[in-house]
Amino acid sequence: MQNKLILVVEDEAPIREMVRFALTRAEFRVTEAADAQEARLRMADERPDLVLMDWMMPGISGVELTRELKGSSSTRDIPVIMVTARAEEEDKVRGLNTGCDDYVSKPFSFPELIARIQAVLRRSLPGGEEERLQVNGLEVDAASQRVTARGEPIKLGPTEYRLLHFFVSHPERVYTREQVLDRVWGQNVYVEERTVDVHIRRLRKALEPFGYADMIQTVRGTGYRFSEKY
Amino acid sequence: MQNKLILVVEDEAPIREMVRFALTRAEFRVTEAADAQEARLRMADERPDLVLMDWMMPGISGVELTRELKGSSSTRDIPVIMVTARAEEEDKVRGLNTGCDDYVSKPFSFPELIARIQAVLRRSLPGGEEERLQVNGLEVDAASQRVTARGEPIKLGPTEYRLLHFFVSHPERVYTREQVLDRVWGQNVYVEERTVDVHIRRLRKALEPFGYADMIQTVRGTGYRFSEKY
DNA sequence: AAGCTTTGTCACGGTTCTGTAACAGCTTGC
DNA sequence: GCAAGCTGTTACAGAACCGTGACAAAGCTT
Repeated sequence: MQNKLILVVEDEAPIREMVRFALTRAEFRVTEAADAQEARLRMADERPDLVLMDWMMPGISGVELTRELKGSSSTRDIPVIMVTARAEEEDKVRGLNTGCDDYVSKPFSFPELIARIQAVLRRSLPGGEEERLQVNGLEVDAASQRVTARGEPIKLGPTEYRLLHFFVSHPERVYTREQVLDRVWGQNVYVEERTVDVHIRRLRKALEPFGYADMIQTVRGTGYRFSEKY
Repeated sequence: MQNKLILVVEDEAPIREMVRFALTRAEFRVTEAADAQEARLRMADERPDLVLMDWMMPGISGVELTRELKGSSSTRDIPVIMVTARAEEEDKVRGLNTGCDDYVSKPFSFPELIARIQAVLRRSLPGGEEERLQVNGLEVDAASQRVTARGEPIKLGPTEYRLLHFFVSHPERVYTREQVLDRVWGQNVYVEERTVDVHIRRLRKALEPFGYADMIQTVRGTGYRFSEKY
């Protein structure tokens, strides 16, 4: 396998240099961006496997840029590690609803940085390949992000699509609202648990005309389950 | 849901104490091991939900032990967080292939430790042990939280489900009402002992149409027992 | 800029669940 | 056979839980 490409978003050149040096020595390929604008270009152009994002940047901050990346379906799956100024600030940043995958506090040691990158890459590996899931005539095509019922297209909002995609790929298993939020909304996103209910409702409503609403089952006291046996 | 059990593997007693204190205050249950040998015992005996592993230990190191745990199918799914000291960080990189799920560097802040533990627990839950108990055609599937009798689904309330799950996983043994309350309701819950009777009744009623009611047996003067021989 | 879509939150109401009390029925020991 | 002690069973009120519609803010399209 080819070595992973890491995009380093950091406004201070000396730090970029050091990070590049450390990452290169750990056998990563590195690309750099000094601001949000350049970062967007590199994202679209080179599609890195991971983004190392400094959260303190002039102009658009790393927090905002991360939220932007996690909001776009084309870049949502690329993991982001946020680099924060101090350990104490980490808690603050955590509350900012970025959807980033991990944090590293400055000053960090390079071994720790490398270790975290490896860990994040390892757990985000399984996803990524385009797939085509089909259950009982209900088809979810990841490539085109489309859902069809026996050929007929079903119109879904982005969140409902991801929710359905998650459920279809994890059938016959109960998930709590918290777990659903983690897997569908992202790991560091904080929304009310009951929001899941509302999106479940919207998804059911969209599936209902085709008779698939019952596949999303409520497990009272726990959460929800997707089942093909209905 | 019952509080998570965390195994702290650490050879220095004072540090163990501090960590225990912090974890307990964060409402985790804690068990400890001073070396690899003891850790193996605790793993087998108590099946913790997460292991906090010190990297520097006399004898078998944390890295080796982690590799051992991740190599065994019975313990593979239990997440491991590695604790390293600053001075040892060079070695951290080499420890990457152990497969541990996250890292924390000493000296660490307790809020950070707690945050990382919670993050790891959250994302490792869905892949937890998938349990499928089966007795005489009565099947209890923990993953989907479903009970079936020779394929036919049985509708149970949350408490009845937990009660049945408990009994099915501990057959041929009498439990007093107090013990049942402890294991099924939780340790710090006070309800009348007779409440158990009522739920036993409800469970029996739900199982009765399928002929499984008699598996839950009354042991007069003591409590109840689940038996497959009926 | 207006209009439509999406999203998160809230509040209300209906349904299900739960613990307790009360009474009936059964067992046991005398 | 009888009383005392246990357990089965039912009813019920309060609590917990979930579905649902409405709404405002934000985003996107035209």
